[in-house]
Amino acid sequence: MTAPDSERVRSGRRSDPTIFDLARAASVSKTTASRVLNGAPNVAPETRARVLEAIARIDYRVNAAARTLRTTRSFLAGYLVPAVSNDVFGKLADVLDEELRHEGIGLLIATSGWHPEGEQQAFESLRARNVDALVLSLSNDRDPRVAERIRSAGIPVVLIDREVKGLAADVVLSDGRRGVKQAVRHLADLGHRRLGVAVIDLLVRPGREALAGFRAGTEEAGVENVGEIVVEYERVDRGMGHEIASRLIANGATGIISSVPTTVTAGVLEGIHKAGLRVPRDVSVVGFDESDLASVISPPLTVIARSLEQVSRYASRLIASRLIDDTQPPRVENVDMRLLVRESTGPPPAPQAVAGQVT
Amino acid sequence: MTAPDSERVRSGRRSDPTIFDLARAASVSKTTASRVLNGAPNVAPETRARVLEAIARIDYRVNAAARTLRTTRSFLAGYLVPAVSNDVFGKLADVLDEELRHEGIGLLIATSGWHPEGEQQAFESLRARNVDALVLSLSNDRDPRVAERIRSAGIPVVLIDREVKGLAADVVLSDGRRGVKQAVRHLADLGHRRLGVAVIDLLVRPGREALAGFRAGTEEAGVENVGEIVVEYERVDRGMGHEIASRLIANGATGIISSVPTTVTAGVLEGIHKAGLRVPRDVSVVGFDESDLASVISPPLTVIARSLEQVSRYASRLIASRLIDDTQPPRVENVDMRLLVRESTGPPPAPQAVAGQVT
DNA sequence: CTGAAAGCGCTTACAG
DNA sequence: CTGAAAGCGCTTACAG
Repeated sequence: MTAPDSERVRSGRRSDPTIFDLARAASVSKTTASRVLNGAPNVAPETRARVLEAIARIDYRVNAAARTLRTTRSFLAGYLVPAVSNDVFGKLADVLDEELRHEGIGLLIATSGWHPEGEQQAFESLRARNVDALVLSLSNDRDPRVAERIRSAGIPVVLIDREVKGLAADVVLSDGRRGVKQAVRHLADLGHRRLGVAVIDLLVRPGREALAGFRAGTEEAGVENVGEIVVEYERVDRGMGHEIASRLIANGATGIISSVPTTVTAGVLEGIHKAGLRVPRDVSVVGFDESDLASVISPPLTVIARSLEQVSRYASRLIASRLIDDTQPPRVENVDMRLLVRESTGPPPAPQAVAGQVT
Repeated sequence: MTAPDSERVRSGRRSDPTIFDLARAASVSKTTASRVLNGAPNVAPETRARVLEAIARIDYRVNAAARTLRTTRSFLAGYLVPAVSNDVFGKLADVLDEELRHEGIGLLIATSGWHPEGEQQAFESLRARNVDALVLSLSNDRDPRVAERIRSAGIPVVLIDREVKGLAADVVLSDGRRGVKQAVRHLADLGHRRLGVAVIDLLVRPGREALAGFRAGTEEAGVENVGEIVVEYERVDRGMGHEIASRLIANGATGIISSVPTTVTAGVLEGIHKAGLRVPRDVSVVGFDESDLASVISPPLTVIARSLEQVSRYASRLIASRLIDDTQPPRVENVDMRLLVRESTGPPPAPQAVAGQVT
């Protein structure tokens, strides 16, 4: 009738039991309590049982900060990513979090907002938190300072679809080059003779690979490359898609490989409609990466797809194994990309009067 | 020519400078060094300058674990969320992360995968990491154990669109009830007389609010409520959307308010098309929450929208202020929701022969 | 199989 | 304005 409830309620934190309380509750030393906590083998079964019982009874849980201070391990991995509100990165983050939690590792996410300064800040903030390892979806893998920064952090790193010169790190690579080549062949097989491409910023590997794939593919298939548009990060939005559509259509493209985030590809589709054309009747479009968006757009997008679960699973395994032994040589895991044909691709509209070819 | 490069490279971690090194480098005591680090006022300007210079020179950064152990503050906030690969939660996470970083607070994300067990695990993992505060997007706010669990954590909590009985916590609420009522009125004004609704799981506030809004709205507008479908979390996918469409259409609905994640609403649209009907010619559809998806679906969705930035900003401010003073009474921040009319709503198809009304 | 003791890198009264 | 010392909660040789 006197003491306010909030007093008791809030007191929880102030008096969290320590390992000293646990030791006393189980009538053992802190050393033994610690051994049970860490699953050390050299503890008598009955002793162990007594400690376990005490843990449950007093609701003990180890203080992460103290453990980290002693062991220099935080059991935290960092994920540096441009933004989590993105088809691909959001999915990767979810799976990473789930996989790592199974290993007892928490995931600390830091977003860069696609900006170099944001990226540096995010990197520093992760580092300041003593993360044991880092998963990086960098927005620029050509910056020489990045390699230096990562190296100086002195912790294991896994790169996702990035290659940083002079850095020997584990990496998970998606074969976008092959995917794009496959897309070119698909369009060529349908009869297209004039193709255009949009790729993401060449500051990251997927942009470079897509471009290489497109060039190799068009050459192999004997098809005309009527335009390559590079989408810088700052320009990732639907408006950019409109621009891609109008420029490539103006060049006479009947097929567009839109190897950019789905938001942009959605804009490409809009742009095509705005120009009074229809997909795939007048122009065929291939998107990049599977997502809710891709399957819901009208018409459903033909995409170059991969298993994002696979990417995350590889990344978390690389991290887990490196946390155990950081002396192994760097490893590369490859994830396949292949064409998923839906309804946004079809035969070109008509024999191409535009091109001067007679065949 | 002898020492392998990796030796020097990796050594970074082993020898991170401590505050002792810093003190020596600046010729001051650890106490003074610490004062400068924490911006304490009682330090002579020249002394401070010397320490600052030393920090830069030896590349010193505080050890978060040691600081946390001493202060019992981790400068980490936890965000418990079903999944980050979700239009709404992904966006919230991005903004939260950005806002909190400005306050020097890191964001530790833990995903529940919509499952009760996942949620409990995620909660425990966050707690084990000594987060200073928690932002919660619970997948069930009716579970009485949740209140107890949160209380026993003994740290400030901000609920996003949830109300937990018996828990006095800060909360950010979106006025979905008003949004749905507005949508009903919009459809009624267009001439619709038979409306159906789909709402998210009633275990969370948005589901309950949407349902209440729909009932109140149809009653006020004198419009017939031809069906209410509750979408459980496990069923959030496009297939569920098909089911919603067919059931509501079977009931003669000419307007559907789809107050569920956009993925499901996309399925509703598909389902309508499958039934050989068109939007909005035969059936009008209102979605919930703005996203890339919503604006890209064909036809562009009329949605009940809010500013997710606003939601996150409120949440981070509540947290920041409570970290300074946790004795203030719980606060409620309200975020408006209003109808954004696009192309998925229009007049109903024809005078409704189905209903026995003559008017 | 068990325990006493040192020490991880900080911050914070306390004394001057 | 400055510093010596204690202690946060753990883990880990070391000794028995």
